Amino acid sequence: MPFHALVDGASPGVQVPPHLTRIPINLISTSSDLANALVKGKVVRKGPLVSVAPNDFILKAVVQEEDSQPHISTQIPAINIVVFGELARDFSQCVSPGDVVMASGFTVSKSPTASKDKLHHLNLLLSEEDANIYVSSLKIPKLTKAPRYTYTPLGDLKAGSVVNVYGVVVFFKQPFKSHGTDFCSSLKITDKSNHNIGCTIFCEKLEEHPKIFQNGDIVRMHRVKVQLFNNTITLVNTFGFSVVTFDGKPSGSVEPRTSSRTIHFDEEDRRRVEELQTWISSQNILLSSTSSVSLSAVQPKAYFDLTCQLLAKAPVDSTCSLLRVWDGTRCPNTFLKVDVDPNDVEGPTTFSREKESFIASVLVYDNHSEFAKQLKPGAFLRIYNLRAIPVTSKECSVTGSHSEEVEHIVFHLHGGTSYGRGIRVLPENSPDVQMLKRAIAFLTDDVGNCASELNDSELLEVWSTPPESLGMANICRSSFLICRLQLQRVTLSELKQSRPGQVYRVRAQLRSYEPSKLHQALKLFCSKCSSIQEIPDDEWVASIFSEACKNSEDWAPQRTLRVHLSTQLKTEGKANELLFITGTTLEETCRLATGYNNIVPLTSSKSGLVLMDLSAPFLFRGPRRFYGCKQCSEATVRELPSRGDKLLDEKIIAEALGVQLLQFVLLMKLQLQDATDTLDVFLWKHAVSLKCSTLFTQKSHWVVFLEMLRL
DNA sequence: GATTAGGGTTTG
Repeated sequence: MPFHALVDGASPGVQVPPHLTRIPINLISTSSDLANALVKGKVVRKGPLVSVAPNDFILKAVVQEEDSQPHISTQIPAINIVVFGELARDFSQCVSPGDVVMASGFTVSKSPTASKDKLHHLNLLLSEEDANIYVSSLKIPKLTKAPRYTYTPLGDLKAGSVVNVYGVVVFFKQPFKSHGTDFCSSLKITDKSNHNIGCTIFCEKLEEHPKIFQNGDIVRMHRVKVQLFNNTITLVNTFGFSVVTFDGKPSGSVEPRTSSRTIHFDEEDRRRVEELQTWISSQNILLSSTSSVSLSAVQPKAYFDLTCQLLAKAPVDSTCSLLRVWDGTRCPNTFLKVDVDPNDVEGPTTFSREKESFIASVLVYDNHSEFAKQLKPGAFLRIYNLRAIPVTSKECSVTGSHSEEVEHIVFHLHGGTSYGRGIRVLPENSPDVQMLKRAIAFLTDDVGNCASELNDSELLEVWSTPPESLGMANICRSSFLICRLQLQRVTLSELKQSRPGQVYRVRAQLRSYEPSKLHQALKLFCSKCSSIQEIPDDEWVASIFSEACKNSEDWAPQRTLRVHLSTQLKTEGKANELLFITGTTLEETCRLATGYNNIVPLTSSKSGLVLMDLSAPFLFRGPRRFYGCKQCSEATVRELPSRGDKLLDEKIIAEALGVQLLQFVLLMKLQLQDATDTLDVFLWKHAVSLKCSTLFTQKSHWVVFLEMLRL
């Protein structure tokens, strides 16, 4: 267990091993002996837990030497730490800013952010295999001494009691100012008992309110009073109230959303949250609100929730503000141009034409216009219960000869809080923001790199980077282009839901690929039995050659190299075109192959000359080697048929020898992503020749444009 | 240890 919680600096059964020696942060260097080094410091910054794969995480934090004497500079030594794997998850759950941690078993790497953050020029890397983290946490004593909470199922609530509950949000309003002293949150929750219970939360401070981002979120409340109102059970917060929320979608990690530093959260809580997540996914739960859609899917007149980034904002009048937002997708409708005073605009006043085509105009009214005053451009928002309003206006034609009706669209967020109308700033680490950032990064890559909007014909140009430049000859490009233009382009999410057997186009970003070295992608493929095998390495082939020599019938006290010529070729005066040799090593065969066109290594047996084990190449030509399929070949050494003037190639030789020739194919695994999903893709065989040219000619943020068959 | 609100049939 690489993660240890120490209470008051020590814990029963857990001790910082005595052989560890503390190293001051400013003395950490690449030449330090880190094997027994212990770093101690206060966590001054803790980044979000980033999930890189199921049960694999990365977390960054900054640790500052707490008790160091200020030396030459007044700067207190601090260093970035990067924690990997489940250790990162444990760290995320148990360590809060302000906690003192000790770490051992780390390695160091150059900090790419040193010039920016002015911290140590190295990062500490802590992997779960080697590193240990010890934390003396302020909250752990509380956590261990805290009473066990009991939670009342929503079907068992009795008026007058004070209870703790877990529930799944089916309706919510953002906190709004009440007529009293507090903000008020209104929500409705449900659980397995299928009761829908209304809850009213009054808190003076916004941060004490439940952080609900969408229906389906899970909420845990401590100390709520059960009341009857209109003969209906409701819950209201009471003294000592606390609330914490969780994403309702299982993501591998359970991250409590709270601003409280002293939250009780243990394995039992994790189990409850996961159980509810499973329940939600099995329920098609009645999430009675508007649905979350991207700009590209907005329907005129419809109500919807929008997750977006704020680019600019401006007041329109005393009750209305304009928000310019985007989400990385393009709305099919053109947005109404809302006139505002450029001096009142916060953020850019204009955008390039391409960028503008991705930006939506949102008019927010009354209380939302007030709320918008505190928003900063760059913030990630979810706007609830927006309405897409079509606006018909008359515009003069280009020639000015007549005016024509043009339909635009503008989004309205009506005043009030009915239907949960409101705006919420989403934290950077929320999965939806991560997704949004990906979509926007993908877009800006296009818009930024290509100077003009990247249309299909330009993409095709990228796509059809001459394969000749990669040494790939004779590939007919035009046929590819024609087919592709007729294919339907879909998102990865749509592709995953589509019917098998269809061919689609997708455009996505390459997230990763395997193998990392192209030559490792090269495999041998048998078109007869469809088997794929690795290309044997030289050591293995050399051992086949030496075995063949030893077992050879004419193995005398010493090895004898013999050359056998084809009688047929001799009569044609082309004896040197094909040499059969016995008694050579791999190295000698390779050397001979540089001087002769075709070399076939043989070994002699009782029945005469035979081909070597087909694990080794059966034919050498210059630097190239050809292999046969062990299963499908019936190899015998035979005379070549007469060919006239036809050039001797590997196919003719293989056929003559009864060898099923193996083809070289590339096999690669790609992980693609777009704004909607990720997808593992296997590229192989002929498809590779073109597609790889695209992959390897785009230096960064590769855009992959594939046709693929949904299998 | 009071008060607030108690979803909702949706202006611009």
